[in-house]
Amino acid sequence: MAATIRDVARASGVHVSTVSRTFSAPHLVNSETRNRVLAVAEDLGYRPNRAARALTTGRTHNIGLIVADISNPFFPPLIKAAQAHARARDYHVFVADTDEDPLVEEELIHTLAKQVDGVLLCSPRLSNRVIERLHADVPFVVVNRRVKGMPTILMDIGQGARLAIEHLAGLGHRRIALLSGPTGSWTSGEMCAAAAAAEGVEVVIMGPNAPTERGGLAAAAEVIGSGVTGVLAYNDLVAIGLIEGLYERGVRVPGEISVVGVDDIVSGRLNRPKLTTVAMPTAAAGRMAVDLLLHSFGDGATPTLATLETSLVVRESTGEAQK
Amino acid sequence: MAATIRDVARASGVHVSTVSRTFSAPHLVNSETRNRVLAVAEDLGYRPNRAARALTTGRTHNIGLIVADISNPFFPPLIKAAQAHARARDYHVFVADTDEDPLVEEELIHTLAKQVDGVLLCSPRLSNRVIERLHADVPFVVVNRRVKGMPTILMDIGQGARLAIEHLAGLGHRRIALLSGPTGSWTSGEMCAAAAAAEGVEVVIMGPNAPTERGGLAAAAEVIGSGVTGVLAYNDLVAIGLIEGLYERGVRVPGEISVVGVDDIVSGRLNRPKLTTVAMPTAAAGRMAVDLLLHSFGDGATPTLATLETSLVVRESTGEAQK
DNA sequence: TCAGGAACTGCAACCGGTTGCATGAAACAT
DNA sequence: ATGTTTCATGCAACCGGTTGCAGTTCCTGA
Repeated sequence: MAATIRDVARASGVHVSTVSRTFSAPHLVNSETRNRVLAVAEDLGYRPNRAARALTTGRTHNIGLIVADISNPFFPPLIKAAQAHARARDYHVFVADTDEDPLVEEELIHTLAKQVDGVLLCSPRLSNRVIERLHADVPFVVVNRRVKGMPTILMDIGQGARLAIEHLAGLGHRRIALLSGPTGSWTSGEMCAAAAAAEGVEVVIMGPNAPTERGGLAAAAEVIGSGVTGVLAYNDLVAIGLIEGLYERGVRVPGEISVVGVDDIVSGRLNRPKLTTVAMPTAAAGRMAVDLLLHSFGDGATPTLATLETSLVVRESTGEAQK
Repeated sequence: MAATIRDVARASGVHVSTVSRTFSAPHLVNSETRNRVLAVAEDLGYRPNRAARALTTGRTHNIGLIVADISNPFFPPLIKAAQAHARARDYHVFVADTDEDPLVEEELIHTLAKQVDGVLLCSPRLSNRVIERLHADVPFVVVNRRVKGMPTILMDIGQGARLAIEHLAGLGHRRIALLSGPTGSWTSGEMCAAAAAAEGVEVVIMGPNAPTERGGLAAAAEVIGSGVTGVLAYNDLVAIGLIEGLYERGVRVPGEISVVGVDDIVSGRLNRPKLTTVAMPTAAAGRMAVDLLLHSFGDGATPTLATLETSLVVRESTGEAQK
């Protein structure tokens, strides 16, 4: 049906190897011949078969992108950026969702390993031990998790958490809560570390919480009971859920309790009150992760670490602490 | 490096074809032999190479999923469901984003065509003519667009729009606005058709609007100027943006103007006022689209049309019309 | 004038599976 | 005992490219 390299060879009177080189090593073929071959190929609508190419070269020109939950609004901008960036470099992206389940994540890596040249692991829930073991099968770039000797993109959430805590402290809050995220989340760990190191404020850690608005909703009662006046939530969804839960119980934000989220998702910007939040450079992280992965194919694996800055976006969900 | 079919054959003392059949046609091989081969394969960590298999069978076991904008919260639940459903059937999914650009969409289909067994086209911006032409290259299932002779999943937005309009009419609104979506959007066309057919209410159509909250924000002035008391927006993002724009101009929702969205995205549920909206069965659509596509591989292309019902979710952004 | 390259191109093996056909052995019918 | 199936497996060509090697032609410089 579709034209193959042999059809093109026949129609342009050269050997298949010449056609092959026309596409994969143009400088090795005479420009006159090359143009003729290209014209014929164009005419026949020939496109190289990537599966066949993959077979001999061992390079599929595909990459895998594994996230915990596509529906979590934190990920789509990252996926979108990574996918566009990869495509511009002639790579296609398999996107897979683990449903926050480490076992699914591991199985996914296995089945994907043979089909891709490398995998972008975003906010993995797997332990470092397992990740290191799987690394033998396929190159990784890890996003939002520190794994020894592996190319890594980090969004500096520790710094973001410090910014958020200082912001609250500056508004006079003396006792604040940290709503931590899922066990196994590096992000959550970093936030807890930042909280523990905070000076001049008492930070009580609550959790783990599901990284969804339900998780935030469910935490409302405990937050009220704890007597804090400020909250740093694991992410914006949790923050929004929490605000909802507080409203239901008649507690006003930011009047009585101030809330800071993390991620700067669209919903937060549209929420009322508009969410004060730690903005994460997700699109940049997606692009950089692709770059790092493709780069790691080239030379002999230079593990690199890139840390991207986060920033605090002050909107309406935080205010002066109540006397 | 990785074990191949020949390694397994050698180690288990049979010919490669027997190993091949063990995996792709188990009933053709003696159960004793089969078990031995399976044991050896397990031992060597053998996994069939899909690229090689694709080369001979012509089936890649991959499908493409093309959406206009991954960041649009309407799509992630669909992507998530489709991806999970496909994986359970041993298919992997390439996700690609066209940035709402028909040209990118066309190019994407071309480059993907050779790499996948079929493509899920979600809310395409391409004209039917072009889609029909491209259909020669690769099987499609089209979601949210009616294309003659092609397997199609429709979410009945016409019915949803009628429900929304009746809801507004029931609340006493006599003059309402329809904020239409991008040119080329089938959904938008259906909504306009439903609006034109509405009885007992006057519907003025405004647009096209960008399918984002910016689009809604930008439409606020015109909505106020038009003297309508109710609005049906192209989607929830537009609705939320519009509400924001109305607030900025001192117009209250639902006090002075009622607003209905479409999609039932999370942000709408979390918005204040909570959005009244037409809920779309996105996850079901994703699963069904995968089923239809895989089914179409089997027999001789039975174009099927599935229409999924939509429903109106009444929340807080709609109320009695002002006298 | 001739050795030594450089520039092109053809040849053929190979990547890792699949599959139609042939072979041989065992099971069955007559 | 002989002919016919059925079952299990081996053989080898093939899918559509890539690539090391070798051969040819032509150019260069001594």
